[in-house]
Amino acid sequence: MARQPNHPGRGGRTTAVRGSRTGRPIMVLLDLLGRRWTLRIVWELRDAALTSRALRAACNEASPTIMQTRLTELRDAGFVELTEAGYGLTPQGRDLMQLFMPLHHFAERWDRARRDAGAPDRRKTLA
Amino acid sequence: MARQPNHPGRGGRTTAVRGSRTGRPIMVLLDLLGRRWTLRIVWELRDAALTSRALRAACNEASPTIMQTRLTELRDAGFVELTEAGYGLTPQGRDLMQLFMPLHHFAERWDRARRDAGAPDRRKTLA
DNA sequence: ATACGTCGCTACACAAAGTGTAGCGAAGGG
DNA sequence: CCCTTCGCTACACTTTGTGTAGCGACGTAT
Repeated sequence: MARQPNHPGRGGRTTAVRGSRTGRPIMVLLDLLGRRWTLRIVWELRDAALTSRALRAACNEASPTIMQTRLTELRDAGFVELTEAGYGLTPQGRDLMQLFMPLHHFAERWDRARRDAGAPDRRKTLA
Repeated sequence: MARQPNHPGRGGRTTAVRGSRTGRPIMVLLDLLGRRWTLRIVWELRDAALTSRALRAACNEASPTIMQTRLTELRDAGFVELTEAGYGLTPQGRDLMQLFMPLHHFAERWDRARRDAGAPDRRKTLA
């Protein structure tokens, strides 16, 4: 692991905010986390560092292009770092992950509710 | 409020999973929440129902096309409903929101850390 | 009743984001 | 030296999101 990367020098702040242009931290965060694969990546790193390729495999073989983009964003955000062991969560990344842990149980409950509610026909009738 | 919608009958399950094809609830959820504007919409509805137009305004005037798409997905998922008062969170949506509340404080802390770390030059040197 | 204003929602041409395949240079191991 | 794996990039293609306009269905007031 830990080969030197070959991109010589960029380090430019690329992570503008896109969706929410207010700059309020919560909006920036919601925007960052609301990009494709971001939540998933953090999730997959929850209890071990992974090599870029292993991570990609864990994420249904998502495009290396987008994986790399997301990883760069997450690194810039300070949630992920590249170490000898591969990509892993920073302490701050682990803090974030803590917040998302309950989501697992929630997802199970949600799925059950969803299943026996069975396509509740969302169309508004209201009458 | 509460005009009858004009789409006569669809109600088809549109919300396939896209990113993660495993079908595991957590993956489905992460995928759903990882679509553009989804987290933001839930966030903006956190303490009051909003009309579609007000919600759109709250979300930086995002495209009505995508707002409608996301709202349909969120309705199908059982997190959002359309009531007399406009779009609001369902009980299940509020449950989800509960999990995201700490994110607010986290975002503030994160922003501070981020600010005085100041673009830590993510490029791997490791040596 | 007819002219507003707003509701939820749709159409459509354009731009941006993500996909998939191939492959790079750099390191390690035989 | 060859072979493998690493992190990462190029590029043509598809999908997703944007921006503007506008629909029909109400309410409300003129």
